[in-house]
Amino acid sequence: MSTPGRGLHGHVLDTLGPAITAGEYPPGSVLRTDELAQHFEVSRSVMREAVRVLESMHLVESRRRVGVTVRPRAEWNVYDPQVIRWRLAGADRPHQLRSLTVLRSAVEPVAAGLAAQHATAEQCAELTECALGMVANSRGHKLEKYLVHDIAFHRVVLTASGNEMFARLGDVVAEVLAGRTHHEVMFEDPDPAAVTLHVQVAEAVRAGDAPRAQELTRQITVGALQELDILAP
Amino acid sequence: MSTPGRGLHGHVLDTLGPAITAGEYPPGSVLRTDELAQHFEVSRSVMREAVRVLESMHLVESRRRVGVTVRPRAEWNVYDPQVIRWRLAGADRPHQLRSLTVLRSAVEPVAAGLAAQHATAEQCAELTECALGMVANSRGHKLEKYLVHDIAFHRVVLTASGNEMFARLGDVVAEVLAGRTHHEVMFEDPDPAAVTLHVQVAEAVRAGDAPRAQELTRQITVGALQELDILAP
DNA sequence: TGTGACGTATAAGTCTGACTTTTTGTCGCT
DNA sequence: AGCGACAAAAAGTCAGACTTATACGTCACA
Repeated sequence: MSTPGRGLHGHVLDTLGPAITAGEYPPGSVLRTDELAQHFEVSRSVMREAVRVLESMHLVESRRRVGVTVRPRAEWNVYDPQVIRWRLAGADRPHQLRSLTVLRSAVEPVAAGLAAQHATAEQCAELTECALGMVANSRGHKLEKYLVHDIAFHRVVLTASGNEMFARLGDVVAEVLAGRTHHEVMFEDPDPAAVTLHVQVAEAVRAGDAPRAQELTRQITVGALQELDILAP
Repeated sequence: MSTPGRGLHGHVLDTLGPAITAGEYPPGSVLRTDELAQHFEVSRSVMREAVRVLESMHLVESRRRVGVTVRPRAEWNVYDPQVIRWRLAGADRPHQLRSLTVLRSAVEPVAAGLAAQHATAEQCAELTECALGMVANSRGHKLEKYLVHDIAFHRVVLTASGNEMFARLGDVVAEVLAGRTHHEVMFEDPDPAAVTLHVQVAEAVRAGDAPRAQELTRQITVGALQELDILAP
């Protein structure tokens, strides 16, 4: 995904990042640059660059005479796409998936409402195209093709909202949707009601009906929450 | 704020980061590590570490034989607290403030609803304490003291939601509230209606009334949107 | 026994210079 | 015009020496 292992320090990060986010080194653990450099068989300069990156993600803190200490989870930059990927690939994947789905339930309805106000004609066309693609692949175990259109749909909505903060959540939503299809219970064809909702959202956005787009999207996210048993009924 | 200039590479970032996020180097601009190192009067190793950090924020991309190129805004990690601070300190502060306020309007109501379900007794107490502090400083141009309690209030709500993604937005909200008080139109005492809403939110959370907490918080964020003339009435 | 000043060991931080690798642009040949 | 080889440019990597901050232990003194 994205840009894996571009350079030695990238390879180090691909190993150290997942290890830290997986809790392999508990908070407060102390690492030493020199030892890490030896362990990964890279020079200290490369190791230092890797540590700097981890530091910018607030995963670790580097202090003189002490070493590189792992910070508590509460301080991590959990919105960093890299951190999200590492965590989704690790042990607390379920927990991370829940957190992100709740975030979706907050953001996507509002984004859809804004999209109804700001979407360009091109974006509206793209949206209906995605919705049609979902319908076309909603039966007959064509989950992979369905997923592609589902991801594209939500990405367009978030982008069309015109808010850059929302737009940047496109990748996150993509990860969540992909995770749901690939690792969670998703053997059967998708819920027909959900498919219909997506079509209706596309319609509402095209019609410029913000409240309706918001409410319909809210129902979609409620479905996502229920799938993970998050919603207290 | 937070950890300024810890080390030489930190000082470089404090200058380069704001410059890039301010659009001083337009997307596609090419920088060269050696030149930058000379310009900042640091060694190449230090400069390289700084570039690595900028790269992890997706502000720049480093490629062999070409140099360090500035990426388009759409690819920046806009949720990185450091990036947010840089942008808030720079030219597109108003734009950033709007984006973040819209994000708040999506997240905070949902967070308040969850807080009503999950807040501990201690958090409820803290919340009412903050609300009382806001009331106590709502008249007589005690804006600074009011701000402190306002920030604390929203931080507690986000934390009490039990969702780590929401919790990590505490700093962002703090920046937005501080920015509103310090740089925007906020000469007079705060809107009494807003103060009342905060008190009522504290009550609703304590009572475990999620829908009410959510609706009241929605009204607070609507007020914030109106202050920035975002809401189309 | 407690407390403060002092010294020392430690690990990060910094700098320098040489070397390697990848990529791009160009030049010349067909 | 197209293609391949060559050369230059910039990042990437490494090794070693030196600097600096600071946690911790020690020792003297109260």
